[in-house]
Amino acid sequence: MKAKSLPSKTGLFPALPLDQVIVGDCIAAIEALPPASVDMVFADPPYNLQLGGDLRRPDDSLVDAVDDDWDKFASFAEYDAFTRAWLSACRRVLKPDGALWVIGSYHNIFRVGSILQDLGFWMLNDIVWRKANPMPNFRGRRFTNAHETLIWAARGESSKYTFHYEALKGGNDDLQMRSDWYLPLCTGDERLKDEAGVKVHPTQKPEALLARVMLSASNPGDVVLDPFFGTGTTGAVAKALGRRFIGIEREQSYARAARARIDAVEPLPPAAFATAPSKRTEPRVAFLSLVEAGLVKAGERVFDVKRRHEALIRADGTLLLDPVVGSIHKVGALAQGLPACNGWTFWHVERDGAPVLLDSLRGEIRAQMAAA
Amino acid sequence: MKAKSLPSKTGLFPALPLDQVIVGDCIAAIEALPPASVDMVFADPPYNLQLGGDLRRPDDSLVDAVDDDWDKFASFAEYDAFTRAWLSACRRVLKPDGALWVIGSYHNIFRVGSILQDLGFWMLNDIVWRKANPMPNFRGRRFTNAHETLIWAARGESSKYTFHYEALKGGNDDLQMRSDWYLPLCTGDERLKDEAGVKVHPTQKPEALLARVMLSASNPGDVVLDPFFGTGTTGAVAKALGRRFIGIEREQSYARAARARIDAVEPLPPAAFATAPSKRTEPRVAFLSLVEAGLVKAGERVFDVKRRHEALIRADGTLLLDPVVGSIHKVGALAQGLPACNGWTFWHVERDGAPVLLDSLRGEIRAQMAAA
DNA sequence: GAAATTCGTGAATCGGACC
DNA sequence: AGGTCCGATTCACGAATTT
Repeated sequence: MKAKSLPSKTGLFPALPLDQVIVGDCIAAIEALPPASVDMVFADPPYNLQLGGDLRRPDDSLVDAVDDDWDKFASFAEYDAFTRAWLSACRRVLKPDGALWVIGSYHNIFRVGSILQDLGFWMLNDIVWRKANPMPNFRGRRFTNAHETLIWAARGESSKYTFHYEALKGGNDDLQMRSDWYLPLCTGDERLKDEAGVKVHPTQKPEALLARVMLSASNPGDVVLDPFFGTGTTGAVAKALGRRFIGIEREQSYARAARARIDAVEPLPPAAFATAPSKRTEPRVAFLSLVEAGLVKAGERVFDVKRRHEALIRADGTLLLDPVVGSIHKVGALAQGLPACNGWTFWHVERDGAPVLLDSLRGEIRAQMAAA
Repeated sequence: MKAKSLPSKTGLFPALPLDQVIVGDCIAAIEALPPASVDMVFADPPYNLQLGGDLRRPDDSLVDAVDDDWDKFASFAEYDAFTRAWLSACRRVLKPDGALWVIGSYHNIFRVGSILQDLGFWMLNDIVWRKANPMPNFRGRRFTNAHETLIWAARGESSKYTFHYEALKGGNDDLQMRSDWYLPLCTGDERLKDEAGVKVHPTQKPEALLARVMLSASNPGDVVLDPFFGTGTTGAVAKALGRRFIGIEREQSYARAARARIDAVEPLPPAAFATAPSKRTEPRVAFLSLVEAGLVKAGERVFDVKRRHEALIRADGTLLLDPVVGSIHKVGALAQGLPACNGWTFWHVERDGAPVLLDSLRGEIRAQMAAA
């Protein structure tokens, strides 16, 4: 990695430590940087998860939770003070036309978003990272927590921020890029592991996510500051895409792993690194979607091709075959006394006096989704 | 529509105005309700949009933006004070095990989320409503704003909130429902229009969204309060799904439209929305009952699916795995060296040469109980 | 060697009835 | 209010292992 520093103009601040990882407290480190010197901030701050006891999977294995010291805060007030401090520091070093990205979950993102508005940042979008493979909800007590939220905000209301509209559109089948992004978690070879095969950092982000951020909202040569550098995904992607980075990380071990990782990155010609395409599998359709779309009605009856079996459609997308309630598949299997059944190709509804297979109604929903 | 009021117990508050639309300021109206009287709140508050000038499409037509007086706030502080007031009022009237849903966009949802955390609400999920057909970003200066965010929060950390996990899973191809929901906007016949064909309300929400909320997190007969009733989507869906509602709306014209709309709603047949029995709600059966009913015999042997472990049934409904005596769960856990075990789904008995799970024998007992 | 099966794991605020 | 114990609960993907 080529380390380079820009000369300081005033002498009050040291030169800009480009393409380097600074080990230390992020607030102090940012305050040591000259004002208006950075084009973009990408921040992945602690989420303040507030976990209770252990969580076990149905197979009784233990979930490896984020219980690191750096994610412990005594109260919302303490977390807010911390958030205000690093966001203020970032705002000072941002150029007038610069912008900030921050990622979080429902535990912290509302605090971060409010404070950033209070500080004068101008919100441009909130972006939803839809996870292709999220961890399930093992106890069945909530919806699967299948996304995280990013906020994209300009330094101020009048900032002339960077946005590569045409590039994003071209990488998205000539459709405008939406605010919901579907990307897999960071796994496999991309996930940093130590000699023992243990993950180096509990929350390493996928490079595709950072790449989409930088490609859409920064220019080659831009300086990207990451105050919570971790194992350096921001640095690795910045180097690959011809951006400069400044990384700040409190933990020596993370910083060391980040440096080694970034050294191994081979820069790409930006044209070669198009926006990561989202996986093109046929979208799964919930039977509930057919109810919601009005293609079938709650209270209506479904039946098999020989009209030997019949069931009632319920408003929640289950079927009732008295007294059993279950999915189209489960109830189809039950009706036939079989261990399994594909409800899409078993059940029909009546349309204009003729039976119509659920599967063909599913096709209509898929056509709508493809058009969107 | 049948309007009904529950009698007030104390006389301090008037009776609960069920299935009615109250015209007036929402905070005053909520404060007139008795405490701990409502099962769920659904709120679609003003978004504080902060639009600048007019917005025009590429063909120079004017976008009909939200510029109503009710969405005007002088500052974040004023919006926060308003938000704190209505959220506090809602929290007072929520039952201890009640929950609140609120929907918003990046303009306001971070303020709302922070404040509800500050007030003691306990966040359960943030839900992303992915719009099938969002309005494009005409200027091409940002990502298409293709989603809105809902927050689902219990009244407090220890609230025993309602969640119909199995129903949602059944309507979703037997997979857990995720936190990202894909639904179309409210358009077509569902969108209320006046005689001139102009939409009555600028932000009418789709009924499918409300239906999914109520089906997942309320029970038939529950009371749902909507402090920003608008044209009454909450009321229409509540009536269809056998819930009760209390609507509060400031604008007489919206309230009038809502009443007419709800009057025209035909409730679904109860079987289409009745809460399906889940394992958690089914009556508890003692293993001793199986012995007493003769479904298993004292002295008979139970074994696991791979016949690696075996134990003896005792007349008192315990198992003997020499030298230990204990419940089917304890002995199952002990046999496997695990901290816990569900004996119902672990142990089998032999019937006609084939292994039969205790859980299926329990099903027979339950069927007998239901028939009796 | 190819295909099928098993195993490991990811930012998680993940009971409740009864005594 | 606190302790005890019943018994309900997982999806996608990649890697490793077996057939």
